[in-house]
Amino acid sequence: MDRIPSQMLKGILEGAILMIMAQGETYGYGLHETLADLGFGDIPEGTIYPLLLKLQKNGQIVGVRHPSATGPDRKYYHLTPLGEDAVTAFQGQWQQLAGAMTALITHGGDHDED
Amino acid sequence: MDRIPSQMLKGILEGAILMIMAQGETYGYGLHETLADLGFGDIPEGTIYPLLLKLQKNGQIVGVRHPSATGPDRKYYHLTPLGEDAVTAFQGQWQQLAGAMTALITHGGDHDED
DNA sequence: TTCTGCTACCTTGCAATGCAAAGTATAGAA
DNA sequence: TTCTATACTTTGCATTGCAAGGTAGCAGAA
Repeated sequence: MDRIPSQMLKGILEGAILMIMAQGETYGYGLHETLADLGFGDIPEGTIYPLLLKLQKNGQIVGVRHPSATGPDRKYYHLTPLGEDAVTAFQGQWQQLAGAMTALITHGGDHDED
Repeated sequence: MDRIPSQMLKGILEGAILMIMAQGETYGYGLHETLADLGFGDIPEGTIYPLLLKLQKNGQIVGVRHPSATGPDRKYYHLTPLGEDAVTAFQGQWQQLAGAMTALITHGGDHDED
């Protein structure tokens, strides 16, 4: 599967990760797989971890280390109320963007000429 | 209408503008209005003009000045074959992104854990 | 004429963010 | 041991939206 261009993911990945967390606690390395399953492509760790640190610093998520049965400890993150607000805001913004794009795509064929 | 966050527009505006041009020749100042009509919000000129110069430099669009009946000259741009290829590529990328987001939104709470 | 406002284009420099690259560490298999 | 997969972290760069400021043409009002 082709990767979505990085410039196109800017500002969207952050919201996508918050939405994934809204559906259940997760950890950095696991996000990599979840994002790929959803169709976002192979998002590198150099993208995911700094983003998680930023979200935590912003008070939108909280992380706790837990041991894993199969390897090193995992740092599980879950949303704070602030993070839940961010999810709501992001969903609205996404819908506005998707709506504008739909208008642009749909409109193809029936534009007026002067 | 709220503005879509600038980070969320990165890489999308460029494609959107190419798509608008695929539907008919246009000029910088007019794009401002077209984008607003489509729902992209109030995209400032400091965004639009540098982007047009970049697209022209990349050989994806070509611009020609024409006098306007109501004010200063306008610089009308139209797609080159390279620009048409870019539109096709962008549409595929957008559909992948939109598909991934739809999967994320639809899928509410049913991803697997290990 | 001069002033005001709309149209129309251009440039500089900054802020945000995805990511390549490199490093560290744990656990199990070869 | 060595290798592989898992798991987290950091540094520095490239890209791009945009605020801010500038230039200029045209029309109507004063």
